[in-house]
Amino acid sequence: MEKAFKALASTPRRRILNHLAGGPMTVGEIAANFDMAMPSISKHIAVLHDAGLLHRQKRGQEVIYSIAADKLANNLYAFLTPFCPEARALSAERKLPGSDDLPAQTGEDKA
Amino acid sequence: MEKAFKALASTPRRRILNHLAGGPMTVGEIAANFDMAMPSISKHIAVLHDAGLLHRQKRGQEVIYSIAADKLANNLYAFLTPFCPEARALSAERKLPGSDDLPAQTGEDKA
DNA sequence: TAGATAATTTCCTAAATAGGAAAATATCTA
DNA sequence: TAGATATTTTCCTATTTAGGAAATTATCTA
Repeated sequence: MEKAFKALASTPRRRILNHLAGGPMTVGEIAANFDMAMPSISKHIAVLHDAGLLHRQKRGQEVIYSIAADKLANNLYAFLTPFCPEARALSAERKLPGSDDLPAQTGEDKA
Repeated sequence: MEKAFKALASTPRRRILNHLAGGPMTVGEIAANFDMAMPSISKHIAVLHDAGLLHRQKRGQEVIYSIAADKLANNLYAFLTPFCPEARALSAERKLPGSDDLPAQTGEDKA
């Protein structure tokens, strides 16, 4: 949770997440949307991944990232629950986009 | 939104919000829950207030803060919407605790 | 009016963060 | 194997942030 909120406290990182809402992308594809050097983007991505907000999948020499929407939503809903109870219901069962765009998580995060 | 996420990226500040979930409190009451000097707490509160996440009401020499749950929830739901569509519905009409605990917002934030 | 109390502001230092350039790692392909 | 390409890591500097002590402001009360 601490890591997730720290990760979200950056405009470029939130923009990366927004780009990934369109589906999984390589680091290069993500970086193409920014006016920032690739190493900087790579480090932002690392922060998001370290917070558990991104899935990583390696294909050849490229690395494909996709959003861990469930983790993202669960963190925010859990945090919101004390302030607006209707968030609690959502913390439970949810159907999210992004999680299904990859070939059914078979441990890509370690590759 | 930028300010809100920056404000939330701090454990002491999220703890302050959690304390305020119990209802409006003075700075001193909030500070009593922390092992941190009052000026530091005061500054954290200022960050939250500047982000629009807290309402301020002055009564005598005390300053009473309460949570702006609608602003908090709206920010997070708006951010979440691209990733989990069900958040969109919540961005609209909502009944939140905290907003009603004060004598019906008559401009206390400027006082 | 002279303290006492509540909160904020100012000033300072230590630590964290962002970003780039250059180097390092992997992997692909001729 | 020798490049070429994709990504990450290392190293550096500039900026931001956190927190405390002391000073300041505002308000209460004897």
